[in-house]
Amino acid sequence: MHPELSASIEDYLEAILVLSEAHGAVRVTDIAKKLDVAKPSVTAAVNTLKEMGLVTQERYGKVYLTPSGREHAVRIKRRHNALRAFLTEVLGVSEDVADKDACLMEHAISPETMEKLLLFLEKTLPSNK
Amino acid sequence: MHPELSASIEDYLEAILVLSEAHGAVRVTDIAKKLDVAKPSVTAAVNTLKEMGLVTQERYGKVYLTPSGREHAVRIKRRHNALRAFLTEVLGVSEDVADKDACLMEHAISPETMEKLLLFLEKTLPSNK
DNA sequence: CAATAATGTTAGGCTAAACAAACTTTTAAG
DNA sequence: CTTAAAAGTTTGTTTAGCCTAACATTATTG
Repeated sequence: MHPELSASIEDYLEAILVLSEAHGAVRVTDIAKKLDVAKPSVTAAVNTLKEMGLVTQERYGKVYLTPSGREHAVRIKRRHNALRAFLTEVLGVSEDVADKDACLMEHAISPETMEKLLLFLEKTLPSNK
Repeated sequence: MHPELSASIEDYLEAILVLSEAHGAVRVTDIAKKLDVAKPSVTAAVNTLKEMGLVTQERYGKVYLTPSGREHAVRIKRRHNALRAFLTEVLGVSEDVADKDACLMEHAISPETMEKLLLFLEKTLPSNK
């Protein structure tokens, strides 16, 4: 049923969410810049996301998350944030390295591990609501 | 100089180390079983590892780590073990999920994060020397 | 020691993901 | 409005990693 999102596709989806929070509509060029890939790579990824029903796009136009796409993206971003928080606030890893590592690790983490990590963070850093 | 090992190649290298500890010599078939891939995939990976000077192999024969290959493999396995220990002993993730997650995350972790994780584990679990 | 089983390799093909170059469409300026 | 720049797409390659089927080599065993 759910073809499982690849790490690459998850990165695109997350980038689209972040950019949409900053700018509203999301342009192919901005996604390319954010992920440091060429525009045709974005076009290809967006087409895949369209087929999966996770984004919509008018021809030659802006990209928008569908409700389902937003749900997925939010889940991915939560993983990213939890990992980054753990790396910076618990381990004391520097911001930029933490963000890079989180971005790579976020695709690997299972639901069980995610759940346990959130519990751990709540317990350890009650400051974060 | 160092072409950077891909996640896939790191998995092969680690598997070869683990199998060599258990059986001495390492057979293509055993690598295939361990990683759940077809034998030709192993042949291809082993060829890549040979080109990189990380393993040796006699035609149609066993695979051996070179000193450099062993070094790399040990470093990879250390990452894996540290991650698994963190997942099981700190977060309380179940053994098999922890192992699977560790196997995927181990390729993403930077030297800085690795170092900080080891410090954290020492502090938290002094039992493990 | 021959025949068969197990092991390893080659050949050929597929998919995902990236790129550059060239093209189309939209936007913005004059 | 027309044209130049910017944005987006198409086309055609490339690379890594995997697969199956067929073939070659080595090991086993009757």
